[in-house]
Order: sequence, then structure tokens, then C-alpha cells
Amino acid sequence: MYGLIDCNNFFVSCERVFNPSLNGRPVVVLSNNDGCVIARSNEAKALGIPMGCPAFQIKEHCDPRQVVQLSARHIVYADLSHRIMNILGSEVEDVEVYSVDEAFFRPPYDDVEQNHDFLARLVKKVYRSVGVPVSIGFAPSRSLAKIASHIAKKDRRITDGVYWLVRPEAIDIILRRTPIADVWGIGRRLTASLLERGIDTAYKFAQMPSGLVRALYSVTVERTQRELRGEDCIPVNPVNIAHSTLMTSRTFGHVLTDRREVQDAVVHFAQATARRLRDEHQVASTVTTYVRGDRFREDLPYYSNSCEMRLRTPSSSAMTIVYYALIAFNTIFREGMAYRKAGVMVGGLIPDTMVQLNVWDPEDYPKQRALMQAVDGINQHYGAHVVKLVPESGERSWVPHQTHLATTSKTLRIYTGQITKLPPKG
DNA sequence: TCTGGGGTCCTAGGACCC
DNA sequence: TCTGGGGTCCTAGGACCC
Repeated sequence: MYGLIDCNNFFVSCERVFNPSLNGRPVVVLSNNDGCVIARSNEAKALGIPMGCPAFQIKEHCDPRQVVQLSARHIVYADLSHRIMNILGSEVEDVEVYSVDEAFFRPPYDDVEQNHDFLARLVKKVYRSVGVPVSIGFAPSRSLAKIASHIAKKDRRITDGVYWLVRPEAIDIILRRTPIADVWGIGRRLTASLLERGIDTAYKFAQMPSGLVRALYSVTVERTQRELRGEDCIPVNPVNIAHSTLMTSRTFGHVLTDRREVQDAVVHFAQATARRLRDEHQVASTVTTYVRGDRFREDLPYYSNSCEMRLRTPSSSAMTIVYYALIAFNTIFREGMAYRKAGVMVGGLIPDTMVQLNVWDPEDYPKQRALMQAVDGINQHYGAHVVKLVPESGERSWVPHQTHLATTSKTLRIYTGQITKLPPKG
């Protein structure tokens, strides 16, 4: 049996924790550059604003003046997420954090009624202590738990925020009412393909011969099908386990053409990625830099390219990651092109305790490691960017804009890292 | 005027080997 | 005329997720 806890309209709910006047109003949270809608309150959903809607198209769905638009503050959301996951971890076993606003877990009782009561209390406890409303579903498989949690969310009044799908007859009834597109793991392409075959509900999909599903699509899709039949077979990677790739990328606030300006961004992304590597106690075997133009500007030449570098010795040192990211950047940068986005990705990650030193490597691994520890220590103490190792111009002409940041109290600005402890004078 | 960021897994096909 | 067979490893690209 699996439980799934899912935060309702998570980013909007987080903003409401700090600004209760947003309650009851249509609120959306916007992605970087205030580009797309990435979270909607129920009121905003009711106005017909779709997920992923570009901000400038909100007016096609309603009067934009009635909608509160907020720039995303992911640091705040991550923190509230941790608090919720900690509460969950203190109440149930086998928590698998699946995303910032979702986690699977094992419900504690054999009896469904007992579980329901216990989890309904958990929903209340999370709301009381963190202020974010959550929904919980539980079922024999994760895919069914997903469907159950959606019902729990939708019919909150009658479900206490908890819904279970356990008896086969009940599962059948619900699957008949579940559009195929709503099944976890069935995206746009698969939906289109299945609809062509007349498969429009989760129930019809579950009834297809497994061999056919396997032959037409893949083992992944077949597993999803078995999940709907109540079999537990999706190996959700315990996210507490290390990543296998890490990426930092941004769409710039505007198109850049100057090499220095784009390079600035690449250096910044490489440093940020190296920092995350060290936080995870991992080292990278490859570094990839990519750049691309603005896919919506037909008046500019479009160019997109990437280059992967293999490191002689896996590393998490900012100097090394930046060094390779810049070699890759210089390989792909073309004068005369217009750049709107860049990113640095590291791959082939392994625990930093497992590095094989390469005797031919001129880089002095232990020294670099000690240096990075010192840098991280200083930055930890005095605030994020006191010490940098590599030249950034400081102009940061690439920085995305965020014009709808919530005005907040000083306490919250400290809390979100907008104000940090200053170094002592002298 | 304005269109996000960060991940995972699977498969097909090529290189290479015996 | 005839031109093996099977295995592994790697990579690029597609599909999906939140």
C-alpha cells in the first residue's frame, strides 16, 4: 500500500502563508522572467487560466487586473517543503520525496479506515503547523495513489483531504471516470496515440493486452498499465539518493549578442552547479555548456548548440568546472548570433569519496578540495557570494527580471536570503 | 513588449569486440 | 554465388514528470 501526499496549489499556498490577504483571490505564480504561469489558486483555475500559460496571454482568459501575479520565490517554497516533509517523516515510514510538493510513503495501518482517520489528522497537522493545505491518497500502487490524491483534492469537502482506492470494484468505477490523459506517465504524445485507438479512459487502457502495450510503446508504459491494475511496479527513485546529473540554466532577461555578457552567465551557472555538487558530496565526470537563441524571435538568427567536456579527474571544484564550461563555451560560441538562454550541466556524478586520482592530471586535487572547503565555509558564514574564485564582470546583464516579487517584511527577506549577515568591519 | 527550470528513464543505432 | 552472429558499451534523442 502506498500513500501520496500532495500540496494543493503549492507555490500559491506558500505565498498565502506569508500574505493571508491573498486568500480567496485569484493568484498565479510566474516562472523566471515572469514568463509562464507555474501555479494557480483555485480561483485562478476557475477563471480558465491554464497551467503554463504565458503571462501576457492571461488577458485572453480573463481581466488580468483581477488576478494577482507573483514572481516565484523558490527558496521560500523549498523551505516550506522541507518543513512539510519533516512532519511527514516524523509520522510515517518509507518516505520518498518525489518533488518539491509531493511525497510517497507507507501508510501505517493494515486497516483502511484506521489509515483514513490517521491521515486525515495528518492533513490537519500539516495545515496547523505550516499553513499549507495538502491532500492524501492511498492505494495498492503509486499510480492509483496519484489518482486517489487528485480525488481527495477535488472533493475536499467530502473527503477530509484523504481518499483511498483499495477495493477492486471501487478502483474499476474510478478508472472508468478517469480520462486517459490524467494517468501518471501518459503524456501528450501517448494520449494522442491511445485516443487514436479508441482508448480514452484509464479503464480501457488497463484492459488492453499487456503484450500489445509493450510492443506498441515501451516497458515504462506497460508498467504504468500494471500499476493501474493494482500491481506495484514503478521503481520511484528515492530522491534522497544522489542525482545523476545537475543543471543550472536561465533564460536571460533579454537577448544578448556580446561574448563577454554570455560568458558571464556561463561562469555564474558553472559556479552555481559546482556549489550544488559539493553540497551533495558528489563529483562530476563531464561538463556540458549549451547556448541557444530566442525561439520566438523570427527577426533574429536562431542558433543552438552544446558541447560536452570529459574531465581527466572527476571534480566538484568551481575552478575546474568553470574551466571546462568555458572551453565548451568557446567551442560553441558564434559571433553575430543572438543568445537568449544558456546553461551548464554536469553528468557522470559519483560520490566524492570514490574519486580515482589520475596520476597524469596536473591539477592538484587535494589542494583544490581544501580550497573549496575554505571558500564554502566563508560563504556559508558571511552570505552567499562573498568569495568568488573566477572572474565575473559583475554587470550581470543576463539576469532575468522579476517584477512581481511580493513586498515582504525584513524578517522574510532575511529568511529568503535577500539580506545576509554582513562581514565584520575591517 | 512579454513564452521557465530541472530532472529521470528508455530505446535505437553505431562502434567495437571476439 | 557466396558476404556470421552475438554481445557490450555508449550516445543522442524522445517521452515523461513536477
